[in-house]
Amino acid sequence: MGDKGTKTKEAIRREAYRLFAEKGFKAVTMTDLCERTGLSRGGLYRYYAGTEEIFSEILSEEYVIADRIEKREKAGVILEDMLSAIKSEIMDKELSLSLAIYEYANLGNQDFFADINERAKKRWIGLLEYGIETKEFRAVDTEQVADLILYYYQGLRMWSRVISFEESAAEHYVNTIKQIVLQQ
Amino acid sequence: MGDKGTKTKEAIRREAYRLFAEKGFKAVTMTDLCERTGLSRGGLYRYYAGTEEIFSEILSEEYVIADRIEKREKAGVILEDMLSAIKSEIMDKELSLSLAIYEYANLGNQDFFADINERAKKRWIGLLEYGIETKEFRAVDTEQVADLILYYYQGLRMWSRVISFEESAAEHYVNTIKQIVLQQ
DNA sequence: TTATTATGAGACAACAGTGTCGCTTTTGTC
DNA sequence: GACAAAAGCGACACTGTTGTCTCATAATAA
Repeated sequence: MGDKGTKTKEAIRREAYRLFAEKGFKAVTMTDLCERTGLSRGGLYRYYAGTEEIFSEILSEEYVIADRIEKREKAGVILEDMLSAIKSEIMDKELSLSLAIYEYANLGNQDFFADINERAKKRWIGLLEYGIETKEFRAVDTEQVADLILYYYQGLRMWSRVISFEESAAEHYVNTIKQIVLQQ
Repeated sequence: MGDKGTKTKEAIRREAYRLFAEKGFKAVTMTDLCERTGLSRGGLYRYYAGTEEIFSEILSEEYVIADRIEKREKAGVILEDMLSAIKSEIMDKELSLSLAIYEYANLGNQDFFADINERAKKRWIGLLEYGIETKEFRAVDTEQVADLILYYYQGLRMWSRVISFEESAAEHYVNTIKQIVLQQ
């Protein structure tokens, strides 16, 4: 594939991302994508064999996970960073793939997400343990708190498509976690 | 519609419920329903004009909400009841419409769910205020805790389709809320 | 029993979406 | 400029789904 081809492929993924974010997985058709990209069927199919292929490629771009916790920093600082990143994710509802992801998972791709989830959980547990060790955090049940952080986030993410959030929902999320974790 | 018709209609809804729970909203076709119910197209269309109609009827059956809090009981008792009900809901993943609901909402029916959510939130806030008043609960930020209870639940519900939960996830949910709300 | 209404079957046309194929145009290289 | 490879077009056949319509059968009331 030449230079032009690579750019076209990127453009396809970009448009596809927006479509999936907007409509979910099942509702997006190759024909939709043709319209959005301005390509013909023949042109589009030259790059991707179908929506599943595109979506799975978008996912692997999306989930390049940094598993390792940088232990040179203080746990409290890392927590702040992660929470503020999460907060802005919650607020920009434009680009959330959440609905598409659940549909896609329900089509028989559970394992991928079970894995993602598992790793995210481990990462949080690691951070919590580290913070407890350095006495920055309270001696909470790390698994329990990790569950809270992850699933509460997922719920928020889903509902942000249904309800137009006030900023407060994201605030509440961050506050709840801080209040549970941090020493007062 | 005669007696037989009423029964058939119920049977259709029952099968449809299972299909929606299993496959989400978009993935269910009238043809699927024909197979499941054993009815022909003509027979099925005599009762329902399409999947949207069936789904919206199922929803209105599902969400008959009891908004009122029974103030004669202690808040702590009500909380226990509600949490244990939620816990069993989380565990029986068979019958969860969650995925279908998000798809359906995304098709332009946000308002219905925004309303449901609003009322559920009010109900929780009411309960929390009552408990705080009677000194059974700590003086938490009621809106913040209501958000936690609702969205954390939604997240769990969604992921229960992706991950086969150990009971612990539901336990963590209940424990987190109790620890935040109840006086130690 | 007979007439009437409710229930159900299955054929049908229309449509939306798919994936492919042969052809044209564009791009880049010698 | 000539040529090959890459990129793109749009028609096509096919499949799955929809909603309707006519006819058959079952239930029920006179």
